[in-house]
Amino acid sequence: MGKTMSTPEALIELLRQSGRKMTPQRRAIIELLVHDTTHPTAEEIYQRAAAMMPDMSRATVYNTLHELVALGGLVETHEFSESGIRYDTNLDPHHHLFCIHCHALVDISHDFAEITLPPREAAGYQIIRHQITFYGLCPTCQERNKEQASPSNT
Amino acid sequence: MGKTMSTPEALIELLRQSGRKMTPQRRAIIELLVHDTTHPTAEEIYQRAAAMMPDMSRATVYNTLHELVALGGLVETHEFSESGIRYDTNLDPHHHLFCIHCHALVDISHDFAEITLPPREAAGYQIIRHQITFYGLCPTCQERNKEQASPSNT
DNA sequence: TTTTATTTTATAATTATTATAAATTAGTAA
DNA sequence: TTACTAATTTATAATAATTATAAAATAAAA
Repeated sequence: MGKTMSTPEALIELLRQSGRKMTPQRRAIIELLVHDTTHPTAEEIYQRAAAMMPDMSRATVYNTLHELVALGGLVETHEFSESGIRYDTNLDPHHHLFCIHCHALVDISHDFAEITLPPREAAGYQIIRHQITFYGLCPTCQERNKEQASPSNT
Repeated sequence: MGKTMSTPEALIELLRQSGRKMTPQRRAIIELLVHDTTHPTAEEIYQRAAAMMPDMSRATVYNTLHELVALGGLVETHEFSESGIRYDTNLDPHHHLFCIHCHALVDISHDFAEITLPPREAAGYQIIRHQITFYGLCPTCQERNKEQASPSNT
């Protein structure tokens, strides 16, 4: 029920325990990841990291992200409406709110009533978890829609 | 509540009404889309179309899919766990069941109890719809998991 | 039919991601 | 501290998915 955000320490510990070395690059990527709630893409993480460490390379960003995801549990990926693969360090079971216009993505930690898939619908699948995505317009995009009133635009 | 699958006729009509021409290529892509419940990717649609019309080009498949999606309502896209962009002609509001191992995707038309996002969680968003995704293992992948018992595999 | 704008095709360009191999470095132990 | 070694990083090339371009083909209307 409480917020269980990944801390930099937890992620660093995860890497250590799997016998990996700690590097300034990995530390920077982890810091960025944990403090960014916008669910950035790999490219966005690379841009922000490169701004601070000029010779950071894309390969390092991709490698580190893959390792963190593969090590399990602490970082996961999401992908909505062709907005690219996005990284998330929110460990709480949580849901999403996605702006169909600007692709902003917000975490929803609200605890909804239990949802169970009736066995006859489950097609023999073993269900592990579920996730609700709300689609809508963020405040900014609602404004923009009002301004260009005519609904018959391309 | 009833099943509202897109028919080829509805999609053809949609193109006609927007002033587009009907071509054998478009007709073939539409037929494939409507009769395929596996939520194929653009590449899969291209492969199947090319098997019947040898000089079908990828550009035509991409163009046609984009048009159908842009014309609204009748075709939509989904994307889960880096399995690529997948096309869907199921018009019913519906949910999904996704195999985390083989990426099979099944539609769930079950009507769940109403889910509403409390305003204080909605961050000013205007909610348009929501979609539940169940993650699990399909029957085939459950079997495969049992066989290779040891859980410490790469 | 003829006409014309749309569509298709083939191809090139772009973008995102992955692979490779040489240079660098973290962690360990002398 | 210094030296050692395997892991990591970097730069670059390769691959895959998608988009752009422009010439050739064609559907729909006259």
